[in-house]
Amino acid sequence: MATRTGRSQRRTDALSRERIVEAAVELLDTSGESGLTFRALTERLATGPGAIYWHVANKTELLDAATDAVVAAALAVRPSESPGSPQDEVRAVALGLFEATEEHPWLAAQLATQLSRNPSGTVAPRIFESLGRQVRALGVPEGHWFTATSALMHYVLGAAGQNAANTGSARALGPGTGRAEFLDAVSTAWEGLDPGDYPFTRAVAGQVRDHDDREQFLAGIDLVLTGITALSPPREASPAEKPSRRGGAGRYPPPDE
Amino acid sequence: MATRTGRSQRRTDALSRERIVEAAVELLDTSGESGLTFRALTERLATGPGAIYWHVANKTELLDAATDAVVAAALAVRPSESPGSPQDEVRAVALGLFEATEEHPWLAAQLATQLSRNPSGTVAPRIFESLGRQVRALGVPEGHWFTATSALMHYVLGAAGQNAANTGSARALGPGTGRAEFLDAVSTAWEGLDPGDYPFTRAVAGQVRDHDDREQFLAGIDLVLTGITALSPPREASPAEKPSRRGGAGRYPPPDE
DNA sequence: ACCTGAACACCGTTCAAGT
DNA sequence: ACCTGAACACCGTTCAAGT
Repeated sequence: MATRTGRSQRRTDALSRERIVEAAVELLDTSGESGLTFRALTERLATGPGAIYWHVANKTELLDAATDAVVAAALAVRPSESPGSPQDEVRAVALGLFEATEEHPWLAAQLATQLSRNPSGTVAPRIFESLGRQVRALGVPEGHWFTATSALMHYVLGAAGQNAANTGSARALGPGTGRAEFLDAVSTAWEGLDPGDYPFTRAVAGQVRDHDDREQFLAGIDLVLTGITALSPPREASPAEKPSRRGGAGRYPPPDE
Repeated sequence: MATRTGRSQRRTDALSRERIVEAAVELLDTSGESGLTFRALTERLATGPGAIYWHVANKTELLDAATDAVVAAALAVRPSESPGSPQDEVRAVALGLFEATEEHPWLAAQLATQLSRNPSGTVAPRIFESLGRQVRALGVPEGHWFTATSALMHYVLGAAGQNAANTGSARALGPGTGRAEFLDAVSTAWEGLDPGDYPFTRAVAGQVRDHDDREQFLAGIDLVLTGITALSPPREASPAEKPSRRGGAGRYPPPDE
């Protein structure tokens, strides 16, 4: 029972912060956040804890580095290939993050904790920049850049979090058991809610069962994009119909600083 | 040094799950997630760990209960007073959650983790139901209920998470130090980013400094609401301008199950 | 039924000592 | 400069024993 488990052979190449972060991501992917311990890490890297602490200050920094690495990889997929419309670019960036949370179910919760720990870190600007460039390209007036980009980022983070939740739970149901079974379970659970307290949720339970996560996510993106486009001055479209929305007077002030 | 610390006098009333959850929330509020330990809990409640385990299965369940209690309280603020428009109701619900994450900075990250652990739990349906009823009231066609409500919920969760991040960090800067100092720090940090890598973020750094979180949050809500309203069949508004968006053919399929 | 509190396994972190 | 590994403080959880 004391034989080598996993790949704990003998280490040939030297230790490095990079290799440690890489191993941390692998551990997180395979056994979740509780699976990332210094014991498991030392075993996998065939060292002692002191060696790891030489390259990394503590576990928090290690988690942050793992999160940052995964986010950076997700945003770097397309160097500068596709020329598509700004809308398509937004969808591509968003989908990249969405798929990253699918591959790494621990990512979403970790993003939330990391942002609350260190919001001036590198991961928030990374996402913000990728989305913001497209907002600018959409022709949104500068006074609304921050609002529009924030809204996009918030939607993406929220939706990615929810998706990670579903992916993780679907896996927890057992290997091989697919998303279909999981969605079926949620749908059934929602159908079983109290009719007095949850009429709407019950009414919608059926749509849960056979929706496609990705389609759903992109539909939400389009919804936000529609709202963002409405921030732009009307080009040649219908100038009417706008004042029907409630008191838009002081809500979106023009940039005047 | 062995004198009673805090309120560890003698317990008069009996222990209960409710009292334990309440104490847990207080500990989380005052000292963050790492402050919630069974030792601190037993001291505050003047018992032993075994007593707590009689009422609560484990720490995970305790965290879930604390999260659920706080979310339920946030959504229950207005029993049925305000008659306002659906839009105003959405803003009220969203603001309730937003303020809850301000009061309880641990909430957002905890929500993410809990949803990923147990998405068929009670907290997701609670939020979903509150928002969904207003979506229905907005006249959104039934086939889009799930998409629209999900988008709202994702935005709210993402934005609340970001806000909790900011609130928490602002507090960490020191008691008394306000949001202004914190925003100034973030703004300065963004202005110091690499001009080649982060042109957009740098350009927007100024808007970070003097934005109002709540205004920003509500502006995002309105943006999503605009997108949602566009899902409704045009009442008497301009029927043109819609086919300009890309392949909307199969994107929002009508309900046909 | 409800509570006590010692005990256990495990975890993050440190540090004197090695090369 | 980089690594080893024993040791420490702390944490979640258990459980025989009490009332």
